[in-house]
Amino acid sequence: METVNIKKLAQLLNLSIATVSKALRDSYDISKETKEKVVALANELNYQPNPHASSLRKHKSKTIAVIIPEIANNYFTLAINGIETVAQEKGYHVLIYITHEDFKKEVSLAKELYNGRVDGLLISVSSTTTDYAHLHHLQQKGLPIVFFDRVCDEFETAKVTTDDYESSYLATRHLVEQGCKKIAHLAISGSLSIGNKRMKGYQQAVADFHLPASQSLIVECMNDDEKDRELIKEMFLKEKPDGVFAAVERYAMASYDVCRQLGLQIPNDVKVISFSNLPIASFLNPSLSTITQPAFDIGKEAATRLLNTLEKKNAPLTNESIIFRSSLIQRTSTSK
Amino acid sequence: METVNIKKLAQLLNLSIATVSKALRDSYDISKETKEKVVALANELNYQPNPHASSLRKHKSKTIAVIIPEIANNYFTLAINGIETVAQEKGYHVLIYITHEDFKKEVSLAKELYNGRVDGLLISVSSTTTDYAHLHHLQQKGLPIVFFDRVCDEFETAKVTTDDYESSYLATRHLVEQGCKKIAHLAISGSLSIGNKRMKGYQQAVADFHLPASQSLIVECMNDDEKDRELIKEMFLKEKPDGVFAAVERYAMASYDVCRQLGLQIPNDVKVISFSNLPIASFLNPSLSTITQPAFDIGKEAATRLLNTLEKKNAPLTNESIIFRSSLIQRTSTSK
DNA sequence: ATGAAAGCGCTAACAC
DNA sequence: GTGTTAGCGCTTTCAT
Repeated sequence: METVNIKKLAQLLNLSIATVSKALRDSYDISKETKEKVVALANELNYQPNPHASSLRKHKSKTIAVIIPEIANNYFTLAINGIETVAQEKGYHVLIYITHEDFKKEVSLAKELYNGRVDGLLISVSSTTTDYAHLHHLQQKGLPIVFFDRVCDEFETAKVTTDDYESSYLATRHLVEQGCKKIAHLAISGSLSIGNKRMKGYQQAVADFHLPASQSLIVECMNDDEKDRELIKEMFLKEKPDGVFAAVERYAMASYDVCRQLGLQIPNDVKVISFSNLPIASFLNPSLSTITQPAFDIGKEAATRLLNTLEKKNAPLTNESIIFRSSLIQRTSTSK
Repeated sequence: METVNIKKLAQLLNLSIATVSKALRDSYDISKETKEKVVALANELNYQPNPHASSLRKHKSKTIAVIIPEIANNYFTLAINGIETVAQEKGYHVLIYITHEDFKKEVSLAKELYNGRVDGLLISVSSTTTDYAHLHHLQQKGLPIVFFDRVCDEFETAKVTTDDYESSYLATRHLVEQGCKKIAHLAISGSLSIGNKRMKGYQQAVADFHLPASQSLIVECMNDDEKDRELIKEMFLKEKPDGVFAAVERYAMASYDVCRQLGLQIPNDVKVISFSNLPIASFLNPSLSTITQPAFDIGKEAATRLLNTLEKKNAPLTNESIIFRSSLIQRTSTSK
């Protein structure tokens, strides 16, 4: 693996290392001809600067980390797509880390970033995360962090989300409008920002429309398909709701499964609406009414915010919430 | 951002930099007590070694790159999951690059890896890639490459795939068994290994079962949903097939859409089977018969192969194909 | 058992 | 306009 580095270029061109370095970075005090010679040879030999050397020297890695709870999930997949698009455009590299909703993993992954491996972090926290010391520590060390989707308000930084409260309210109201009298909520961890907001939106609508507000209409789902189906089934049997609002796609699919098991017809016996970014929601049986988030744009926005502050030092991340609107798309699962 | 490095540890402990370094790496010629003191302080101060410094010094980055054509795709999503699992287990970091099926992007991304940024590469090539010079160049430079899914046979290395030919043959035969007399194939780029094999499997079955083998029963889809639907629609109108074998999930969904437009009933008017890793294929309307690949395991295997050779130098990647079996899952879309 | 010193490849003062 | 030099933080001979 004969490696071509600046030194070799300098030797071949009878120039100093410094001159070559400057020529490659298009510095003002190098003559045009020299620059051309250098660039020509660099191209010819397929020279690529060693990123570790320059990262070490400049304390910048042109790399960002993305920490997400899971990846087999349309939302995160789209968000990554947005993030990667921006990163590629601006010449950044992206490291992916998956916590699998495991707090301990999140902590140990964060530790790996204490040392300049990356210039910034995009994170959507795990559902089991309640203590944010690991992230505070990173921020204190000067690492810019942008939260997306599952944010944490106690951080002074940018947070990119959707209008979870409003959308949940609307989703619940939609079920009411379609004739539901008893609406259940399949909730995601209440310690999560989105879990909390989606719950609140649901509860407010329940209150406003004078629906039964029994605690047992609320199923706090876990991260285990089997168990979740069990819990949902129990709730169905006990409460016999005529409407279900699922906080995430997975729970909606679990409901479909449970309904099938119990011989319940959607939407006749029970109507279902869910947060979901499934591209083929319309091909489901029945097609699923969804609250769809602009996940790609969210990823793009979060990445753009982060990279902008990385590029110009004098634009530190301020404490702001960027809120995208989701859209409620009515399909058969909530038909009258 | 007061950074804690080896030098600082050494100062605080009244030891030399070298001793601290060795102590941290648990070297044999450091006394137990010294080691303990060093480790204790390192933990206390949350010391993390600077990865750029050690990468530069050791010519190893403990990082691998994953290049994939797209990410909004259940197959790749699962594969990444597998890759990430193995990487995390072995203390490797994973950089994600998406080519969006663009050859030029693939080339320029590959160039970024010429310089030691990563220790190895996992790749599934873009559908527009026909020239592999960029990858050969990397391999010549000594970078281990493992292919998965969309492989390239001309490389002397490990390739992890599924039994595409056999599965395609079986899928087509399945349609025949379900009564189809005229089967269309929605093909993915023939320059792709998988495109080629899936086509061959289809063609062999068509021949074996004496089905019409018109070229116009084969739709070579592009990478544009709109166009693909147009092409598929034309084919449907012209050929009126009673069976469709889709090489990838996206084309199956396009068929669902076209059938809906044309008022064709699946499976009565036309039966559909497809390669697909959609976790909720059974909730589609109608539920979709699929050839499902063990994508997670494929990712795991590819990563394991790569990391094994990275860990022990004397195990270079040999020219072998690791072939996983896919499973044909019959559902309503191919019912009699 | 510990330390001194060289150097990985690059950048950025600072000279000339 | 070009070259010299001193590190970035770490690993690794080689001395002691």
